[in-house]
Amino acid sequence: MRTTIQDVARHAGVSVATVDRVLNGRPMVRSRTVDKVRDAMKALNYRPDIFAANLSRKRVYRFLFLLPQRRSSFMKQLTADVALAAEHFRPGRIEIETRFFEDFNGPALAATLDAVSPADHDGIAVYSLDLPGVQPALNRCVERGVKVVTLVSDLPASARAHFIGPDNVVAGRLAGRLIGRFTAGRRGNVAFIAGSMTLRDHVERHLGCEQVLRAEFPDAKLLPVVEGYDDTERTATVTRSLFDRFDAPDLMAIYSMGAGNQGLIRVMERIPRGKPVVIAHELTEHTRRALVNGTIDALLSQDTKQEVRAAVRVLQALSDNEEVEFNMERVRLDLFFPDNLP
Amino acid sequence: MRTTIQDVARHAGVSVATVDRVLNGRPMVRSRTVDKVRDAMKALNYRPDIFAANLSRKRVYRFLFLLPQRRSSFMKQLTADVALAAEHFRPGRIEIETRFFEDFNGPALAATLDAVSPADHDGIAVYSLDLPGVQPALNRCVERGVKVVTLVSDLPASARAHFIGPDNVVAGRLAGRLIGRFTAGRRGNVAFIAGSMTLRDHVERHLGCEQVLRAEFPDAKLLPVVEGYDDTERTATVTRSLFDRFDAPDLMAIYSMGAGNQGLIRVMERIPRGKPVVIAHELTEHTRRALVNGTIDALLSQDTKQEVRAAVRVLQALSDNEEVEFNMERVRLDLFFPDNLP
DNA sequence: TCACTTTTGATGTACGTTAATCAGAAATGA
DNA sequence: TCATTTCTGATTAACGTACATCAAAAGTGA
Repeated sequence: MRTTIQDVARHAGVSVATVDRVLNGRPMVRSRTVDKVRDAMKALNYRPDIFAANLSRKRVYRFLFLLPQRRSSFMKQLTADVALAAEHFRPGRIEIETRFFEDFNGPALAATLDAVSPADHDGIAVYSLDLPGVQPALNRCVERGVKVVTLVSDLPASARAHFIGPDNVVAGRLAGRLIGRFTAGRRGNVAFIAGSMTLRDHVERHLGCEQVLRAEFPDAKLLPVVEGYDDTERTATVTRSLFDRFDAPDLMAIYSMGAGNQGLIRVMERIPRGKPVVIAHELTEHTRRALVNGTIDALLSQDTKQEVRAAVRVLQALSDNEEVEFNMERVRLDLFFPDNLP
Repeated sequence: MRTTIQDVARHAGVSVATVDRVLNGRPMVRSRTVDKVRDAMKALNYRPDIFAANLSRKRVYRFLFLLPQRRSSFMKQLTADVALAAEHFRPGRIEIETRFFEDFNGPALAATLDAVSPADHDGIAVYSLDLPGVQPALNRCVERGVKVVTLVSDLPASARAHFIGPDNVVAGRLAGRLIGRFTAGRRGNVAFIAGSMTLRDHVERHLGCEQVLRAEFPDAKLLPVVEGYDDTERTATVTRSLFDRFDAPDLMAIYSMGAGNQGLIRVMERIPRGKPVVIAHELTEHTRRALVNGTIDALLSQDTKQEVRAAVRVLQALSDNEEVEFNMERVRLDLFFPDNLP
């Protein structure tokens, strides 16, 4: 038999109503009485029964995921994983809705954020763009009482409660280390392809990679970042122009920090030989194939399933004003070689 | 308002008891009635409320973790994580106990297994040794009706329901790939240090590493495995004897497949220069320091916290004869460089 | 002392499911 | 046909907490 509120009440010499008041921090209890109850709870090692509590509370959590309308494999995967998580959490009385906004469009995202009402949603997880107008709209959300976490791409200066995503500076540093070791300290150019420098995650990856290469592999010459807008065609175009400007042996490494890798891979597969070291992000059907056939040398990847679940759990904890086990919810960064693909 | 069994009962024209019987697969219901109820559930999109169900069931899960008395940092970490998980799962009515057995002693483990009674425990998670007598004892456990999963080290031919741990062949392959790339296809010796070849996980790592090196880096000469019994002193001894037999530049890589890395590190730090590439397992305070200062080049690590939780969730699902989302419960293998330490 | 506020107690209902018990219907055998 | 057994369905009391209500007690100030 587990100890219940009844037992605590008896032990403390008060009524269950009072124990309930103390337990849920309701007012109208003398501090002496509070102490008595607290002591009794400790003495009996009382733990509230979450099943009974949840049943009685009949609370429903309504969360909203805001994602860009982007057609990259990664975005498709993320969308699918949100749907999966919705299924997974439904029995726990968590309702998850997804809404899309026009990509790379600050006002569109701001308008979407402004349309979120605490009457309909307890919290939102937003893939945020670092564009004018977004941050104020996000802060207004928080002021209205909606819990906000940023997902995948952060807006650190905003009022969002937390960022759910990998540490992208670390990811970049890791890429830098791999480029350095795989090129064995040779002299040559390193190219950077981002989706867009309005995406905080890509900016941070670039920063981390530069850090390591500058400090530990001084013979690597770092080229300016080019943008492919996470789009296959545009990424193919910028990749082609890289190979137009540099001979293959001179271009010793490429760090692809965003999506659109299908374009990169397509161009790379036509390079006859002297292929540069390529580090890219996110495991998708295309990058997987490229990793196996040697076009890509290593893949950094976030586990989007885990990421989405972490976002939900954090939003739930925020909605209850509870503490979160952030260590458990930290999003991990997987490093894939051909040998450890899942 | 969510739909309840009351609604289903009304819709199907039966009583709640009948709905409950159908829901829980109890006998004594005419198949025509079963269909009626199933149809009603589908029509109303009924989902049982897990909180109400658990409250009513008042089921308690009692699980037992069987771990070897071994003093490696990894084992300490694992033990601590089991204690943490016990805390974490307690509100969910899951009671977790830990019991230790004398290490590298088959009869001792077999005796410990034989002492497990289904009256006291619903399931066990056991770090298993591949020694005579262990497998039959484990199978007897299963026959007695105790759910069994193997943890960290498997016994695949036994009757255990599942193995909770990383894919160690994959881990070994990854190590092989890193050794190959970091030594850039040079000619030289590769040494292997295992804890013991009675540990399935170490054997499998060795297998995977050999696979890759033999197939893709033919200039690597593979030395026979030496055993350090996951012990600091004995590992130090075998490491020293490696350096006695081979000159530093000739010994181009070491793959440490077990624990006892403190001994390896201590010896390595005295090597003046020409340090071989070192790949080791498990992130502990010692291996972390060695990775940062360059003694170790890469670290393969399993997330023991996740692993223990996965074991508990799988045991719970087994106890309920439920299906498990094994994809979610697969233990991941982290690859650490100095740049991405948590 | 009285009127008033603050604190506490007693009590009951609700939450949705489980499972025991009981009543009635159907099937069976003589 | 009746008595008996076997099925099937209905009713209802838990499970432990949340929360509302009302009454009573304690404390406060004048």
